[in-house]
Amino acid sequence: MKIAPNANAARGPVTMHDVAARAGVSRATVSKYFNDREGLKADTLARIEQACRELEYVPDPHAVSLVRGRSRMVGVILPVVNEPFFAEALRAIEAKAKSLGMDVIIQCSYNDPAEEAAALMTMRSMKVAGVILTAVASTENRALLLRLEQEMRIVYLDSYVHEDCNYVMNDNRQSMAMLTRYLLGRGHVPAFLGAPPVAHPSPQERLAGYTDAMAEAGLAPHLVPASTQPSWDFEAFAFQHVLDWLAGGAWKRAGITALACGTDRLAIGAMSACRRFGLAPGKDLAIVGHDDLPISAYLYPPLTTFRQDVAAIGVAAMECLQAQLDGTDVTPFRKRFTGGLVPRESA
Amino acid sequence: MKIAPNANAARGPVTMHDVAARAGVSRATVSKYFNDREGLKADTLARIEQACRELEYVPDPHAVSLVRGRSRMVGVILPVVNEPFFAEALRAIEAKAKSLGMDVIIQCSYNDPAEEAAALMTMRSMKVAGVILTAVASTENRALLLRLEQEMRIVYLDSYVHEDCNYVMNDNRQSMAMLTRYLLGRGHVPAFLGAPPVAHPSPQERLAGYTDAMAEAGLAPHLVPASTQPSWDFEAFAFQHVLDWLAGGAWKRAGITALACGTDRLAIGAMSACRRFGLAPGKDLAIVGHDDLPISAYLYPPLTTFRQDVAAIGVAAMECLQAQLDGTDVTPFRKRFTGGLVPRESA
DNA sequence: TAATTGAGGCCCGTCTTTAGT
DNA sequence: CACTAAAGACGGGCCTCAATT
Repeated sequence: MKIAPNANAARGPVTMHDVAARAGVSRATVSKYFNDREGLKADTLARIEQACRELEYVPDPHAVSLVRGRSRMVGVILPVVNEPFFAEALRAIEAKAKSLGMDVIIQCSYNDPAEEAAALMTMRSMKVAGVILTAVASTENRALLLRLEQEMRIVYLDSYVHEDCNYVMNDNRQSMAMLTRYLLGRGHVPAFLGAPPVAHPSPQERLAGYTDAMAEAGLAPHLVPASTQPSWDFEAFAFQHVLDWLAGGAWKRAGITALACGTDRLAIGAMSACRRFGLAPGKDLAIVGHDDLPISAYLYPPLTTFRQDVAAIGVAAMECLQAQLDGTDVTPFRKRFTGGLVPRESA
Repeated sequence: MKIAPNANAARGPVTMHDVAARAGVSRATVSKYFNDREGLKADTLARIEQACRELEYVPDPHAVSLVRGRSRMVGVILPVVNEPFFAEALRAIEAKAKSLGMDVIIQCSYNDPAEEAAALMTMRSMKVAGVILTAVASTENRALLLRLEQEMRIVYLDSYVHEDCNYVMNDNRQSMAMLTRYLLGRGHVPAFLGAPPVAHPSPQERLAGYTDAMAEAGLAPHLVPASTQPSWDFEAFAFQHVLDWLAGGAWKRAGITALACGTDRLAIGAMSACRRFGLAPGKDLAIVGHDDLPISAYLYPPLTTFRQDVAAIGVAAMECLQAQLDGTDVTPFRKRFTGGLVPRESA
């Protein structure tokens, strides 16, 4: 066997060629070492292993992806990444991906269909092992998504586009109903403030949960009027609308004594608006949030909220991807998570 | 010119071969189209462009990376991603990368040298265009980093490992001194609570800034005693230590009337501890934070803090990478950013 | 001769087929 | 005829160099 010295040896990275030469075997054998070790003599195995260690050899992922037509990367497309929910989901996804030997490539859509489409096409060209996607609220990419689902695995996180897709999310209807019932049970008459339309369908589901619980109690829902302008500045959004709402006075006539907010960030803005209006949040007006941010327990007053298991949701998304990587398991993977109510002083 | 139909045409992705066939040119010409268009007839150009559009062709990034020995990916290694500062930095990096046609691959080190080393080796094998790294506090990987800096571009974000490396960060010493002087100027005698040792050197710099300002005023620094256990639960960390500190009483004897916290999250925990102890934060004890989180303006009391320009820091990191991608510009890129004090009611 | 385009090797692995023992 | 290992054809581009007009 004649293995010419690799021209790159001096300058470039170590290649399989180098390892083969050092171990005194062919590239094919080294390749076997990294894939199916069965049928390799212990002696050969050991020599290759040593050569790899000595040369600090790592297979070139691009070459592997090229020949395999699939990479070990997972594409994650989120509306934003600097939002507590998505940041935590990403953390969980990254951790799980690492444990599966996969790498995460992240893109933000900013809730823009065009950005989402571009990100999806990038992921496709990258031949990712799968995509974890929080779909934008618009239905503009529906057709594209249906097409892409044919050729690559897509898991929807905190969103979905049709009944048969894979999705992983909190049971928002149930959780918001639970919060609302909690308020009702304590003798309150709660109003509801939903998030700006930068997501789908979570906000709608939470609204439905609130409405459900109100209906159970024989009460008509009372919604804080709010703009439909997309915005990620939840605190400002809540502050402004709650202040206007309080000033309007309709809440008083309706006998409202509590405010259920679609997220903790909204609740924080709402509490601030209360104080500005001269009311003591948690006392003059009970307030609950949803999500249980790390800071929520330290607010004044500490925020009653619902803790959704974001990490579990992220991990499940990765597991869904993995489940259908090797095998041809195409069973739709749909998972609803639940969390728990965290009673604190704000309600 | 004879171009056989691509066997993959039916099943696999569209390749350059397909485009060439459709446009009636050779692969080489299509390749030129994507790289150096100079020297291509307008006619040829148009035919290729049309073929690309019709076939929805996108060059396979893995094939390109393989032959070029460099990918268009940027590796980002952060301690965590679900922390406001890093989440926002990542957002800015991702946005800037997108505008440069690059993709972001993210890894978390959890402040663990081993994880950091593994992430770096992954980035190296991926032949990333560059790495944006928030180095762990430990110096364990110093040698590895020095070695890797030889073969790939590394920009340190909110950290650095030696004087000659590229780094981008807030001028923490200056900003914390500014906050401290602000308190002093209002007649306060401030103590200081630093973050747990999960970063370097920001917390140390902030402490130094505090000490500087105190020295200017002829005062001895007064530090809230705190554990050196690494932790990302800043609120709990602050709550516990501030409560103990208040209970200890030394602060009273020292005439302390204010508390400067290394981050807003610490300030939130500190305010909570104050209330638990029976003091009104912002009234009985002035409190300032650092970072200006989106929620900080809506807290009670609204938090006086320092707004660091995280987005600018992230963008600068990407620009540093880009600056030395094509050219062989190896001028060290060191940038200190500054922000502004945001006075609110907590102090 | 200058301006364009084509041919074919190569990057670094994988995988099927063929050759040794 | 078992086992192992080597040979060599790809995969999808880029790039140098030669060919064509």
